Amino acid sequence: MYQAPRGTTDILPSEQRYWNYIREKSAALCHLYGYQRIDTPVFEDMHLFTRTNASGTDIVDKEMYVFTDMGGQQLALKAEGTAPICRAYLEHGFANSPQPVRLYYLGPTFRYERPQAGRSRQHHQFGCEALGDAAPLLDAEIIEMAWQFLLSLGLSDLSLQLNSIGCKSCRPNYIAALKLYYSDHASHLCPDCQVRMVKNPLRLLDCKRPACQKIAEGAPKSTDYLCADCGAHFRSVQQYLEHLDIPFRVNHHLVRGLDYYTRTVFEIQPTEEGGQSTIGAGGRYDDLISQLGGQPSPGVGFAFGIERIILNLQRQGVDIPHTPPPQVMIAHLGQQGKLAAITLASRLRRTGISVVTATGSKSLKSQLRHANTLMVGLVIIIGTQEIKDESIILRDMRSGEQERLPLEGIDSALRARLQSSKLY
RNA sequence: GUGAGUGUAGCCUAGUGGUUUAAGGCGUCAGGUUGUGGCCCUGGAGAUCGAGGGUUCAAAUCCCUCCACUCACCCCA
Repeated sequence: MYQAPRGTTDILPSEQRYWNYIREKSAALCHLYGYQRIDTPVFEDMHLFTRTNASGTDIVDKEMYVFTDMGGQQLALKAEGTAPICRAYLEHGFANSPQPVRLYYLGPTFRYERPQAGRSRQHHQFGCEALGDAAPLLDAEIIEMAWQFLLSLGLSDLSLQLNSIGCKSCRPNYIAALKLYYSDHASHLCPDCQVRMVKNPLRLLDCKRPACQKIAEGAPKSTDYLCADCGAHFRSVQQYLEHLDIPFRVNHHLVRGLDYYTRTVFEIQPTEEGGQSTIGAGGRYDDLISQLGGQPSPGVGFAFGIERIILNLQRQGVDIPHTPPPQVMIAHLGQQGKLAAITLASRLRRTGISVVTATGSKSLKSQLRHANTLMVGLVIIIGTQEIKDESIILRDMRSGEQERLPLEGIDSALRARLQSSKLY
């Protein structure tokens, strides 16, 4: 037997309501904020990812799905959403549109990782990006959007953490200070942190081990090393968020995994701690587009993991609308009845009523049983008697009442009934 | 990539070497008189006991390998 490849999963009909819910809420949110949808390919030139994330990030070093196509091109499945958006921004000359360009996306992302709850090899991200404008107002807008998105989904008990990691002119000073500090503590660091010292010093700050955390507590803070511009930017972002009543906490240990971030970084997670707890995160990336060979253009954005959102919706018991069943089922008896049923079904569908028909030559009993399990509200019954006098029987499955109605004009009768009883 | 746990029909579970030709519940399908659902009753279908190999007279049950899932680390959304 075949099974879905490791770390991938089928999204079954019974789970689709979560996905519809999130798609609808995200589209509504983006409409409110004036963000337009963009879809980029599931695979890209491999170098799009390797050039924009210096080595040191696992996503590029060991988690990418890389393959060579039959023309010899080195391609990679989309490992991350922002770089492709920036590529599209350059490729389609978005720099010539009014800035900022506000875009959003929702689609699959691929990383070769060891699967566990909230982490799979194919997962889905919803993200927003505001490109071409460095105003701190946009940082605040993006963060507000991220926050409002989760509220609109009905999630609660969330914490928003904020930090600034400076820009290419001030960050080197900070990293030097960090390295200096850590060099005094090197012997007390865990093996992972020993590696981080050389490869990715910022990550020293968010090591989970208690011993390392203790050391991190005394570490220099990035916000103390910001240049004048970065400092002013960070203060503005915080002021805007305060004005907007977005509850945030500055976390000096917050750094992001992707190397292209500058200045603002943020993360949202449930206050209830769990394994893979971060459900959304983002930040500013003012150097990314120039790294791709374009005119320097700033950007800021966020991404949410849809599977992680669903996990939290389920944990918090948020009420998600069920996908509605068909409005009407047509049960039929006899060969003539079957013909009449598919004819009527087709006619009703053309008027916008959703209809399923029974198949085969089943007993009326089993057809009604089926209607019951499908939770269909109305059943039309067509038998030999009904064909004879050109009528149908309409049964309301909630009340159990039924009546004989003329076949003529049945669609308007149905529509009236569907409206009055609010049956799906 | 590292460490630990789990794997019996679509789902949940019983069975931990010998009346097991693997049991029960949910679900599914069909019946309970002639054309009527939800409750109840009866019955049917559905499992090479995750896969492969080994030990044994005998394996779902013990051993090995692989696969998958779960948890933690790592990493990240």
